[in-house]
Amino acid sequence: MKQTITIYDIAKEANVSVATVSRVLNDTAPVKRSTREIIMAVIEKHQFQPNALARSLLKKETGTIAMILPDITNPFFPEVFWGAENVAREKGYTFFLCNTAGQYKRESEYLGILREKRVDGIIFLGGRINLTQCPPELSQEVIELSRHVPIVLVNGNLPKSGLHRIYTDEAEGAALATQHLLDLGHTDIGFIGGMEDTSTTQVKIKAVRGKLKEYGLKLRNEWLKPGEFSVQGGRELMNRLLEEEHRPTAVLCVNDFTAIGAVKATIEHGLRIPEDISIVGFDDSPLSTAVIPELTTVSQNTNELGELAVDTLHRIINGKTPRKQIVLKPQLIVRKSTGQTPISPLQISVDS
Amino acid sequence: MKQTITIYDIAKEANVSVATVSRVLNDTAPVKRSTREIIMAVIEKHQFQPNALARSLLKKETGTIAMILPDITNPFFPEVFWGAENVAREKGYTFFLCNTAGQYKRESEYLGILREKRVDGIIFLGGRINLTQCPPELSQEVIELSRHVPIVLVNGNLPKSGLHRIYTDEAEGAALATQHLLDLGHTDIGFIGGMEDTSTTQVKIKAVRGKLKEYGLKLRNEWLKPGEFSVQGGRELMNRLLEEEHRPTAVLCVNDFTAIGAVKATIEHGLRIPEDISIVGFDDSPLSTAVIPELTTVSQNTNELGELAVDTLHRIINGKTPRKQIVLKPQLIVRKSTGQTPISPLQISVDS
DNA sequence: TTGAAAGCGCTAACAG
DNA sequence: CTGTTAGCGCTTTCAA
Repeated sequence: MKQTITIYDIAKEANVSVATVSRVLNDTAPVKRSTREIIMAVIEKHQFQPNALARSLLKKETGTIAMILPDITNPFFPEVFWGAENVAREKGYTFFLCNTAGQYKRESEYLGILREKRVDGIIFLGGRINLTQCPPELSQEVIELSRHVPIVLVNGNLPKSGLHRIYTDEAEGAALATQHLLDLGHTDIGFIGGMEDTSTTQVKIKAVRGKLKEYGLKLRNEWLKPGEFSVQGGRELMNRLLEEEHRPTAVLCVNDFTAIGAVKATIEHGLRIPEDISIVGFDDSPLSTAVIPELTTVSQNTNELGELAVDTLHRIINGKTPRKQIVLKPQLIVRKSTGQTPISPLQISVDS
Repeated sequence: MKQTITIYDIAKEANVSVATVSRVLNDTAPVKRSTREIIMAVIEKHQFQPNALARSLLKKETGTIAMILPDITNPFFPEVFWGAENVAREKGYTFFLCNTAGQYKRESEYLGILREKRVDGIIFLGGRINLTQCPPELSQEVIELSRHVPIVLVNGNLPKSGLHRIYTDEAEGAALATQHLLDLGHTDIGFIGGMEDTSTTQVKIKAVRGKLKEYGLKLRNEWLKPGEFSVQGGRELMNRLLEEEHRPTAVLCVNDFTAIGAVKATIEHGLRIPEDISIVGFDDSPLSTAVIPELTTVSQNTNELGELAVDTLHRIINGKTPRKQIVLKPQLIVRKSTGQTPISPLQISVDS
């Protein structure tokens, strides 16, 4: 690698002091036009790029923020990242991306590294902030760090942490979806997918229960099958659901991945969607229009989650006091995977 | 934010010099056990984390690498990132992720920023390195930068740049896929998707042509429809293809996105897959098993691309001389979207 | 084993 | 308008 040149080299060649070079570099004080031009020429000639490390060391800001997330391979996260990156770039930040594969140990490692690297802020998604019961040490670690660097939690929480949060009202989303099925005449409704110790799963289940209760219905135990968030998971869960003696006429899924798995299982069972069974996803990821039938799902405004997270971070960094919590309203997106109630299999068996 | 504490504070409190603190921090020289313990205690007490900026400034290495890519939302890239990140972490690097939305200007901006931030290496995917004709200024910019920081190109090239490259043999992949269709008895084969000025598209088209030629066949112009890389693009292209007077019995797609679009269009036309039309994707992204029917596709070993890229970078950084080019062999993954030739629509119309 | 001191490359008073 | 100089927080000789 070529030896890198410094502000001193430029100063010497332009016959000025480093201060003056710094001034033209940052446009931080008036410089005589002629000397400025000389300096610019020298800079241009050598393709000089100031060393951001040196500057950051002094300024105590790095123009760098980080996103910690569990699985960049899950399409939900790239969408959030996309939104975040767009506004970050506008504001002059570059992004560290920290993929934790859902391991808390990796989260901790990254937390340490990011602190050392003096990032200006951290956006945290998934993992420990999504647990219904986050172990105190894990929680404490984040809270402690937040005393040194601004942190915002996206779609998650750390009880009593007082950290800034941006999240979708998932309860409302689940309620919306349930209402939709109810409106279509469904009364036999199931729920599948999602790890059980995860708040995103529990919140949805609770909301579904609540909505059903309004109608004097309940979520039967055999029709409640948490598990994972993956396509394969959804498929297996749905298979098990379809092998129950009585089947629901509609099922809500914890996310689009699971819903797609459910669609596959349903079709493999020779059933039609939505004629025999209605299926609802969650997230409105790009996948939801990639399958046949296109998924009825709940939109999370994923990009916006990212945008708002960066925006909030930016405000904190600049000493403002943005809202502690921003909650986004989800939206029901009705597509082709839901329809009117068929004659309930339950009824059939009752009748016969 | 709490005031951050430095190595001086530690030194003072432990009654030693900063040099000694540095020594225990880096285990870079023997330190008497007792003093080490005192120092460790003070460090622990204050949760002290050394400032990586200061260290990097001195050491001329940041433990940071960057990945520049066009669209993190396209599932191919997260897969590469996943592989890359895994080995990067092992080797102690953290990742900047630079999403360029396919804009060359953003690529240039990032190139500048990364140089300023003194990343230890850069992995470049898509965008300008994927053009059949990369404008010299764009190419030059990368080559110039590569004199200051190691760069490896993944699935792309910059003619005469002599840069390190890791890539899949896409020609072979396309040939494999074509052979597969030929073996199933197809002779009427089309190709859709991919921007025309893009090497990934041209390479595949050329390979398909070559393979067909071996069999005395040719790729008809009406059946060659480049365009975009998206689901929607694939759908429109396929629609147009299906409205041709004569239809192919099989179509190759530039990637899985396009293939999924093609599947949708086909089904919307009331045709069955693979009974009426066979469809082949490319990439073997997670999507390919999410659709019905599951896609026959060409696997690119996406994770491995990322792993090898980091590995290569790491070697360069450490003064070794890794291979200039590593080419990965693609693999045909036969699933449900391809089957025996139907009675060719062409034949029908000829017969009748 | 330990400390003193000289930077790494840049910015920001403070003088002039 | 411009130059001098003192750091930012750390590592690394060189001496002791």
